[in-house]
Amino acid sequence: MNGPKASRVQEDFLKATYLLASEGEEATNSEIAGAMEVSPAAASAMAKRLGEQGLLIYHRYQEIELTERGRMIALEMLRHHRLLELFLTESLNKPWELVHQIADNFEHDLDEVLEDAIDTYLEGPSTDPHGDPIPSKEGIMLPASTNLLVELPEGTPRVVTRVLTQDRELLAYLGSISLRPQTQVTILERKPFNGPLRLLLNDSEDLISHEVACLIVVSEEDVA
Amino acid sequence: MNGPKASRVQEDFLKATYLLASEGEEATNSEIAGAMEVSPAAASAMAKRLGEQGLLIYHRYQEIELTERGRMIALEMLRHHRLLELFLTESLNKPWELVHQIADNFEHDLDEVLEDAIDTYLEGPSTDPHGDPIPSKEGIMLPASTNLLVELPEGTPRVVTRVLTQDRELLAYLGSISLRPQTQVTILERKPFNGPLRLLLNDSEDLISHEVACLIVVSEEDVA
DNA sequence: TGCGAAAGTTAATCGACATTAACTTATGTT
DNA sequence: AACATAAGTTAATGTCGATTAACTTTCGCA
Repeated sequence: MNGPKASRVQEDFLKATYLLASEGEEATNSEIAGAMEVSPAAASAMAKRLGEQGLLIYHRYQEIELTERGRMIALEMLRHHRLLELFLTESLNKPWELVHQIADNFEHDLDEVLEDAIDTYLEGPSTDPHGDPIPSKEGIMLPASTNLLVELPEGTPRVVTRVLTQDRELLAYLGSISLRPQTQVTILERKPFNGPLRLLLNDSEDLISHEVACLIVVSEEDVA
Repeated sequence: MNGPKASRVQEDFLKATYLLASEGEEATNSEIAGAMEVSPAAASAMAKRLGEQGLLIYHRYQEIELTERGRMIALEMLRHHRLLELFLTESLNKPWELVHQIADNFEHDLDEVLEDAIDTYLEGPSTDPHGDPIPSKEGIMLPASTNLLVELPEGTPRVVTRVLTQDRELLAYLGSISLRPQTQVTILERKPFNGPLRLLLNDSEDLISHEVACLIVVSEEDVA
């Protein structure tokens, strides 16, 4: 029943497909090819192969959907990835803008014993450094809030819970102004026409663009 | 000058070649093929390619010798490997018989920033959990002693410095009787005809075979 | 010194993953 | 409803790393 074992590239494909679907995007061929930085032709070929292995449902010209088995592999990679990210920031003090790339390299080779050891070391964490939820070993991922900072009324204190980017430069900057999970945030002032926002971050003030505010998820209540 | 960047398989080949040479074995085609668990034909082909890339000196039917560049890559892999092994035992309490395999997977992807972070975390270690020396970043590896336990006279207290095997079962057993680096050892009695040895290990007694005693390196002096 | 076994190489082939180029299907106007 | 364009697929091809089978070289030894 279970094929041999997915290759790295296959695991990447399944993960990319899962992420696109879970972000509300359509898991189309070109989206997946874009996410994997390969040609559409390569993605087509891979979809065909994975379809034959029963890891996804593939009909020419149609959207791709993961099977149960395919989704479990995707979630396992995501779990590895996010556990590694957190381990790297927590245990080795790596800045959060670097851990994504590193975790991408290691996620495929993380055997179960080491995975468990890291999980234990981190005391069964539920989110990674960016606030993204870590799937359980059973493949259950808690739904993440989508309460965006950009929609928060002025003067309402909240806590940052998630940052929706993996852009290195941007993450480095956001880290430098403490715009990251756990930080308390209040909008002091919002300029019109999608103008910048003046924020209170813990105890210091800063300005961010509307665009950046669209990437920040905050808690529903005052305290997370 | 420096080619693109060696692939995993190429890095493995260079590492295997280096290790064979440093163990006094000849770095012949079949030895390398054996170490990499591929056919001799595959090793031949790889030797040819690596020769063209200037990573080793290759003449048909002759022993293989690494160039400066090839040796640096091998040493980098070895450094990665041993740092990872130590990190896994020290930071994540993984038993020493498991870390070799895990490190083999990760050594190729360990980027320099993470390598440095681990090195710093471990305070610039000089040996891995098996007592094997860790090459410096500059590619310098201290020569390891070859003072075998099997040749130690009775009643002479020494310290275990190195264990020359990567066999999982054996390492697990040796660990269980504390026959590992740092442990104090004295031969209480040696049976003739390559018979077993009765040992004092720290404060407990145990018996080991002649064969096993050939794998244990001890310090030159009483205290390491 | 010459022969047979061991070691090494070459050739043919395969599978996985990538590419570009050319073709096909789907889609959204008007 | 027709057609231009976007999206997707197929075909031809290349590279890397592996295999088996057949051939060649080396080397130990009688």
